[in-house]
Amino acid sequence: MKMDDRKFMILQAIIDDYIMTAVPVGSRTISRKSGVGFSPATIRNEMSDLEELGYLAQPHTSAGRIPSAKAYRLYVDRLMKMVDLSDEETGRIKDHLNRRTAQVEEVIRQAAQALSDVTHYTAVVSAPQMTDVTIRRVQMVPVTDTSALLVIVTNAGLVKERVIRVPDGVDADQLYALSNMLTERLNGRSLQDAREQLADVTTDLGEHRQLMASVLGVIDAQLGDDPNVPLVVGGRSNLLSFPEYSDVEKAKSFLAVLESREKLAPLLRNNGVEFTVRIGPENGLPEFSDCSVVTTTYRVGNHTSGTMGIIGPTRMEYARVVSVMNYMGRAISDMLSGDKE
Amino acid sequence: MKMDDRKFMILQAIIDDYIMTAVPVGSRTISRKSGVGFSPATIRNEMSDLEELGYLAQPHTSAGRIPSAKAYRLYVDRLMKMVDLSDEETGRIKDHLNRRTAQVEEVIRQAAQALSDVTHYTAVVSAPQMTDVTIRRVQMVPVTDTSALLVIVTNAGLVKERVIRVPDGVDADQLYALSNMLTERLNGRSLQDAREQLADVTTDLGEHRQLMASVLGVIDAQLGDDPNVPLVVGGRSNLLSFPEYSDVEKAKSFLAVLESREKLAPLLRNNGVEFTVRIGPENGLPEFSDCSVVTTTYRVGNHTSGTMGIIGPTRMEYARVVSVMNYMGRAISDMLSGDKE
DNA sequence: GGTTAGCACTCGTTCGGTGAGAGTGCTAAC
DNA sequence: GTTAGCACTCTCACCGAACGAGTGCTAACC
Repeated sequence: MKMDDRKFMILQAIIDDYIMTAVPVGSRTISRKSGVGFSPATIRNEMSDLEELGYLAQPHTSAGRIPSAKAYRLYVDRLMKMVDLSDEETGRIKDHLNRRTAQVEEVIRQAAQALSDVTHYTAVVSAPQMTDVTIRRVQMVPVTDTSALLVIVTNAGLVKERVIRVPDGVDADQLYALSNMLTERLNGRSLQDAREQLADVTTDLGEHRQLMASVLGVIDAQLGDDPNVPLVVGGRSNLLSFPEYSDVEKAKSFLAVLESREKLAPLLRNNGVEFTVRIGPENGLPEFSDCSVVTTTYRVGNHTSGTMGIIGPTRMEYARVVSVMNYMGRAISDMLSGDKE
Repeated sequence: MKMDDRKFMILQAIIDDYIMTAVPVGSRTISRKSGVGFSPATIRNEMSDLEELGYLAQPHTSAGRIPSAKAYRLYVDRLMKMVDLSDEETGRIKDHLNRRTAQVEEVIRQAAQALSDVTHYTAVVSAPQMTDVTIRRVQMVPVTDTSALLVIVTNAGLVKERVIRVPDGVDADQLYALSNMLTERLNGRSLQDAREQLADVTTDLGEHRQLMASVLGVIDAQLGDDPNVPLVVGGRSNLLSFPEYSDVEKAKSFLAVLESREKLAPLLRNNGVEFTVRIGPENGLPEFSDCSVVTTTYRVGNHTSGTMGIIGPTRMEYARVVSVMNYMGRAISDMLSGDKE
């Protein structure tokens, strides 16, 4: 048996209906739709075929049918049409973003808020990764006798600050001199380069070896696909409005995942691809076996830098979500890259 | 009618039982408890009195009784006994905190995690406020042509960084010179003092007025009981384990509050008092009318600086929570104040 | 007079049964 | 190939009965 146009059409109709209602859809419902010129009986035959092909499933004998993960896959790959965002939607997004802020963290937070607000799903946004950027300046600001704030400024205008330990007896002037030395040597270099360069420098500077090791540690943390990239989550409670989460147990395990950076991070991985859509079991976590995750990347300067994702039920409005993400990806890239070098 | 010792004792027994089970407690249950030498009938008479006094309520005629908010109030004020934490509990807390980190944000996050983990309730911790501290150093690090990172270091070892706009044409050397000038003038001053001092300076420096205004803005934001103090929440999903949240609607509105900084912040206000316990309606939010919130403060250096709170059902284990908070408040104060200055 | 056993009463919960409704699969006719 | 008709299945909502937990009252007891 093979898929033909009519089967595609019926499948699409079923998915569209199920996405909106979350109720198993029966042959009569489809037959009644405008544009479908067939009786329920005919539809039933086709549905039976579609079930055999693995696109539909029946919760129980006398219920309608629901799309399988395979059906959503097909839908996303072939049937889905991009939609235009309404003015109201783009307006809502802009409302969230329009506050002038130079703080990266704040932009990320606003993005998560906007995404969850517009889609009514849950949004996760990762802070920009420092990959593919070059260093522009390194500066240490003394904090206490034994600690300093290490600030690394990159060409993309990103800033990374971290408090590091400083050995006793290194005073402010020395830190400033060291900062200048570091800036001079590392300016224009990528993090990888900087890492190697710094390893060399370290052997030169016997007395400041310990300090340089701290700096190196911070750079390393950035390089190694930093497991601590801040993740901002928005709209945690949104999914609870959907009938699939009327079961508190499910809701709880869903929320528990959102609290765990370790579990959440892999969901956002997308290898720099423009869009990823992971449907149900595809995303690995058993807790998310009836969730789908749509991710996209954003750029800072010319390089892909961070990821954002929408988490919703498998029957999510993929078309709309993809459109929203597309819009948002560009908006954030613009905000973070805007008038910086 | 007046409260007597026996009534207190019975009330305490009822509350203790209800806290553990969440099930309306009947006369027989109390009578069976060791230490209570009365028959169910006697207990019933007393319970009837306690109901008349407003300490107990009956969900329906043939159910047991549940404590009212007034009863919990009495319990917290008079009946509750501090408990000692078990080794296992202090161990769990230490596990969360023992990683050496100099990053304030990270300490706060760990604290929230530890609190929620040990109590099984939801925890909120506010980042340290910069009140009552003096400035030790001010430094601007250039980021792009039009922005710089403003770093303010205080005597308590707290660091505040924020990206500010810089007028075109101010180069790195000038920023450094200005930083030194600012440090010199503001060193040792409180934020209030600094604010005034800076207002004076601004009029002197015509050409850098705009820049100084930005600096002033950052200080102002700290002074005005900053509405943007980061709040870290831990154990969001914990409360969903309790039967009072088996209703998804309730769970949802609860979680929605946790997502709103504006609603959450007032719950943490406690005017520097050592402990606050707000029971049910006392905390103002209708969404939290069957939650209780226990807060305490922590110090950085010698000054109260931040707040942490535990949110749980009204029938929370107040005694244990207060003990945990007490322990944690000191632990965090130590971590944040430790060997600085 | 406080305490308690006994008992009738109330009310929520559980469980089996029933009927309505939705939807299917099959068959036979178009 | 399409469709009307029909028997069949399964869920869900509803109903009433049995059950049990707990109360309030009364009368007896120490």
